[in-house]
Amino acid sequence: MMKKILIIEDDQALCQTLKTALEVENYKVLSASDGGEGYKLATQENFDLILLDLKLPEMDGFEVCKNLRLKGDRTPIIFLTGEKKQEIDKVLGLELGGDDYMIKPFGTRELLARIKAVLRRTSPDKAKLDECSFGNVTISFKKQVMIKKDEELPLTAKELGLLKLLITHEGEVITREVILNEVWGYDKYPTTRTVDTFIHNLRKKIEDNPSQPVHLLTIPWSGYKFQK
Amino acid sequence: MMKKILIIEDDQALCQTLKTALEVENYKVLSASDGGEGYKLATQENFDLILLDLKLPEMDGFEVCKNLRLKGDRTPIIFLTGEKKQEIDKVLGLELGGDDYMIKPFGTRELLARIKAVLRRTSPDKAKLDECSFGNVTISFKKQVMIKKDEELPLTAKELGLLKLLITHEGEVITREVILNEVWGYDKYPTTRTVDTFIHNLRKKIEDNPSQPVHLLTIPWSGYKFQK
DNA sequence: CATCTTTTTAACAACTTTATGACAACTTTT
DNA sequence: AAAAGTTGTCATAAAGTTGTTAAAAAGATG
Repeated sequence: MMKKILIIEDDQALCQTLKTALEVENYKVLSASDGGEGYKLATQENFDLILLDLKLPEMDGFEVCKNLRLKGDRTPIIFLTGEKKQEIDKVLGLELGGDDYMIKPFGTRELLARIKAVLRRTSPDKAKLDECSFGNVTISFKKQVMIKKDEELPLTAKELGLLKLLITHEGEVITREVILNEVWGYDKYPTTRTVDTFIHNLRKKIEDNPSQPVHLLTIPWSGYKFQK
Repeated sequence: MMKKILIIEDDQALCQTLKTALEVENYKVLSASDGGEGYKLATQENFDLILLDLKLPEMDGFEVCKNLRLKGDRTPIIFLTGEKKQEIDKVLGLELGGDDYMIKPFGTRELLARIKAVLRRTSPDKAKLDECSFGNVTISFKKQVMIKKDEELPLTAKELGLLKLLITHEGEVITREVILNEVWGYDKYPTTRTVDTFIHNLRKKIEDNPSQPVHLLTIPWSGYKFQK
């Protein structure tokens, strides 16, 4: 499901740049240019994340965050700040409940990575997938094992990550490049063949007949796809 | 579709290395060894990405980027720099509109991965067409299958590409040359007859009566056209 | 620091898709 | 209606990708 992000930032140029970058990444983005307006929007709609500038007209970032938390709103917040340590110490020290912060100027890539990281650890929808059964196996993501004939067999972290990605996109073809980006991360660069090896190992574990897979399917020239 | 990359880099050895590495990966590469020449090229042709060195004769990387952005050019840029944080912070000022950066010396594989990441999030060919129905079939591009009588039948990558091209230009005649360029890429040179074979195979799959096609029509001496 | 596990790479076999060629059927032009 | 060129059809060849295995590299564990 598409994630909703609220940007509260008075620098119009920066705000627009961020908005565009995020929309390209398939987030739904709303924005506000002062604290009051931002606070109002934040209380009206449910966002998955708020990007919050510290220096704002009307109501500054601290205030906005504090007020939201007082209302019991636990939406994750990434603070944007132009200043150095002083301000950051406040963010962290005052226990404002921010989830991360970025010091201006910052790179799009880094911001996107942090957003992804924050969403990953706060977003409910992927956390929901604790278990999944198909064929004669059950994968327990929480326990990091697969269960076959009442026996628990371990799966490695990467195997689990790959499986989770494919399972959460059941029926869809996922390219090796997307797999590398999502499972290995934006800053790791193994070969696409590494993915093949993992698929092979997973098949040995979860398929009844690994050489004629039923669940982990190859789509030649494209990628892989999971089918229950 | 083959992506075009412009390298603006005065170190001839590095430039050549990059060019070779990128060409191996099937990018079309042009290069310039000073800022002025690079800027000129960037404005003359449409690139999918620019690799831009910061230190350049004639016009430095900042200038090139700034001038392009002032002209409204939003081509993604990855900066190449030998300098440290200070410089990078400047580069990454979002106002400057750089999409990423690499600190020299860097690994080819890492650069390739970042290039792919940038292209993936900026490339417009993310055509939104996920599904399409006509006659008694449904094509799912996401799943790479066609659905006929509730059965999923696989389509190959090229078949899907060809179908997508024709479907997105519904009712228009597309020549074999255009098809080859769009689906195969302008560095591949199969015969135009290859296209005919693909049409033939597609007809067998999607037409009720393949020898009297209703959707994939031949326009003699011109090309093919899709009709719902 | 040595050992064990996981991850990554490399090499070659097996496989699927893609490309080509030959001939028949068809369209348009003369 | 015949000629010239185009397209349909099918079998086969070529190209490129993926499966599989084993060993090397990297990372964790004690």
